Amino acid sequence: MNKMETVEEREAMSLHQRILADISERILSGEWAPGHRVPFEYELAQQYGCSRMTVNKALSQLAKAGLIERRRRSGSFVRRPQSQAAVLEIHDIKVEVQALGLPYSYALISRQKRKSTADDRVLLDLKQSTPVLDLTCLHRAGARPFCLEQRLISLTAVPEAADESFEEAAPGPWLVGHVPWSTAEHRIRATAAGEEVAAALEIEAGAACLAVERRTWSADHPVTQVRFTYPGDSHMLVARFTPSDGS
Amino acid sequence: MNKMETVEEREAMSLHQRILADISERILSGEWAPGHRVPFEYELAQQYGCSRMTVNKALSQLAKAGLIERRRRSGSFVRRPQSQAAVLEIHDIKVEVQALGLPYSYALISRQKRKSTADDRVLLDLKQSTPVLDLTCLHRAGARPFCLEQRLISLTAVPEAADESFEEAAPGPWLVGHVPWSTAEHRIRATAAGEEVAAALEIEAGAACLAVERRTWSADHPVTQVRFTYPGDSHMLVARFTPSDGS
DNA sequence: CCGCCTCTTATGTATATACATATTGGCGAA
DNA sequence: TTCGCCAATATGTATATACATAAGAGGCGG
Repeated sequence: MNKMETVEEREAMSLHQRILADISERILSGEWAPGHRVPFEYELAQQYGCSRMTVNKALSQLAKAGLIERRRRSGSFVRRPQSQAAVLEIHDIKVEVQALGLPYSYALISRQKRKSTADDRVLLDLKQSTPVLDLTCLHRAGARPFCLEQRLISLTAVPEAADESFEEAAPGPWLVGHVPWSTAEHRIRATAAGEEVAAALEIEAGAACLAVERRTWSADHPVTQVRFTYPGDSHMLVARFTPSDGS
Repeated sequence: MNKMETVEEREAMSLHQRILADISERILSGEWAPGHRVPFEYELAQQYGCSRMTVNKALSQLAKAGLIERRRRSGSFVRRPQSQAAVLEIHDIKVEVQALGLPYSYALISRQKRKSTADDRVLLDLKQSTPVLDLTCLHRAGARPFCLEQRLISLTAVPEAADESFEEAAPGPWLVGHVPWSTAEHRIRATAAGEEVAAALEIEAGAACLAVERRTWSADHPVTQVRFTYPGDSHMLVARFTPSDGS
């Protein structure tokens, strides 16, 4: 959406960035079609009046971003647009609500400590039966329910969670501060609100809801599984992606 | 999910990769908490017995991946886990259906060429009234409707599209092959099926559906806007993210 | 005590150089 | 003709070096 317009801007950029921008632009504009061979490193070095190392770093970065493919002995080639990927940011709900200019409030609906059931083990990716904490919470924007949170926390991975009441603080931010996470998996789908969910969200049973489920692992151990249910059209996930942003 | 287990694997890695893996691991394991100062470049260089350049490249990469923050004169610091971002891959529908082991079929429901209306201009991010192509298509998995595609294509950006009937080939793959794209924006939400959508998808009006909208630009010019509607629970978007994969 | 200047320090960027490594194309022997 | 080996080539990785730049630390004068 933003391009280098003025000569000044281009001159202000480092050579590295300039090479990167030039080449991405040619690829994205279609001037260099998929399959086209990008000039060799030494050619570009000559062209830009810089060393091969500088060009190498820029091209390596483009390769990492997926715009080009590098083949030893043959050169670098423009790749065809890959499987469309988008960076989806999932924010803290409090921040999300406040960004809408609405007052945020949080309430704990239920809290239960128990040995994991068979269902729990599937959701949390557990192998044995271990203690878990089962929480249900409601996030409000102003007076209206904004999102229902149904969460399981593995007490094996996070024993400190057993001592937290979660009556004041939402488990999400608390966990982020207490457990480093290494992998997260998201599932996003539409569901019809069940009786309980509908009651909590103050909508009609059967209404369309957006469900976002997240599972988190830390160093190969399952930490938590959570399902956020947003009522109907009220919520939307937005993702924006520019391949050259790989920079 | 996968870690370097054996000494052999570590030895096989380049120094660059090894430094990267070592530091990410310490951060992700929590050994270096948010706010912790990573050793200075020259210290790490000494520690690994390599030059500062090599360390510099590794640290720069970690900074780009968002794991650390670099401050001149002060050093590099571990950042707190950021807004959780996930790489969401949106595949070709044909591939998606076939991955489920179901026969895929495609049908064009309507095709209309017209001057863009006010609505079209909002959807497509157009400034003036220009010709657009309005398509509605149905993707089937076996006998059942899988996904309804409602698409606008800017004929200013893609004049060749006017000559395509889109009766055999779906517009998505065709566009990918004909237009390089530079930016895409996705919106994902749950909606209740309207009359027309319900009829096309052979579901009841008001049923919960997952709607994925995508807008695509090429070099600042809007190319296409598309809305995919998936019936109810039948579909799910999955995203997986490991921060150290920023490498 | 505050504001300004300078010095120090750690990172940012770029260079020339060297050697490793994968791949292609050609040459020669079976 | 085909297989196998070698040499040429483009990229991959690392080094030592140099200078730029931003920002904190400390000193100095008003």
